[in-house]
Amino acid sequence: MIVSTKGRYALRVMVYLAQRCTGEYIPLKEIAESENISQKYLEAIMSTLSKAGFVDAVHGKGGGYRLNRPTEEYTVGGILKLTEGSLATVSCTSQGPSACSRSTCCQTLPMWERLDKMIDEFFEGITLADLLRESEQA
Amino acid sequence: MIVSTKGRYALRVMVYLAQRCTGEYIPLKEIAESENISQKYLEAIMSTLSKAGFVDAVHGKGGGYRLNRPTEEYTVGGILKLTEGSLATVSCTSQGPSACSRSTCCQTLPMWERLDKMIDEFFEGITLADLLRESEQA
DNA sequence: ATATTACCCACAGAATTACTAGGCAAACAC
DNA sequence: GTGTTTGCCTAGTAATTCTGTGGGTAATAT
Repeated sequence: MIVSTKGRYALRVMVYLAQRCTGEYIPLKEIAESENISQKYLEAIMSTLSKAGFVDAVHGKGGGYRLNRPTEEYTVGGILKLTEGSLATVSCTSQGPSACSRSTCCQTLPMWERLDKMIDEFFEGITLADLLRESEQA
Repeated sequence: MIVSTKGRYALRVMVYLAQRCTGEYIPLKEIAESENISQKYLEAIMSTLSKAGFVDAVHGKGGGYRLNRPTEEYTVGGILKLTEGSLATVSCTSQGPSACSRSTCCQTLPMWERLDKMIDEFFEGITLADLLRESEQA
């Protein structure tokens, strides 16, 4: 498992916000109910997205969250790296380049690095706009 | 993290066995000490590899483990899928195709499936022989 | 018989995941 | 102002997974 609920929920919320992007703010309660996600759990995720400037947040009645850029400018990689912390496939590569003592002679390290790079490019190559398009086709 | 120590240790052990593939059996104790892996922990991993027929095992003095096929016939994917159980990147895809109730309308599911496929092909495309070659170059 | 090996079962501490509880702070309606 | 609606913050917690450990049994060679 490389992506936990945190990252998947974040992605679903961003898609949700993208779909009803009328300029209005959408309260967390509505998102949580529509997407069937624990309200309290979602709070922490939204807080992360908000602090990183991925969404605008407004308090009080009529408040909530909304996107602040066009959907093409959000990459799946950006959202996942923010909420998951890292997308490293093995602990060897997650703590900087040469955290492991075997790194200089490890026969498998180059493979993990190639994998990490491939996954990173995969996620960076997909935007929210792409995800929306995908659902229209169906 | 998609690959835990279990899978990484298994891979390192297989590389180790491949490198001193003289036909002789190599005892677990030697592997564990050389690779600096807990002997007891490695037992369980070797047992998995042995039961799946990836290695031959022989009891008693002069016994131990050895590969039973040419190194080109072992894929990294095979070794990892055996020891890790699954390489699914999200829980959505790990429990069969449509375990998630949202699967029919999920906008992100196709992406996860593409990712899983990409990773599977990556690992299936690398053999033990490839890993050995990689270390010779360095 | 003894030493050397693999094999098997159960347990355990640490870390991570997925939430939950409860209160505080800001914005708006009146 | 008061009250309601919203987001924000800190802490705790049950369940699960990870990374082992301990203790014994079975097979093989000398």
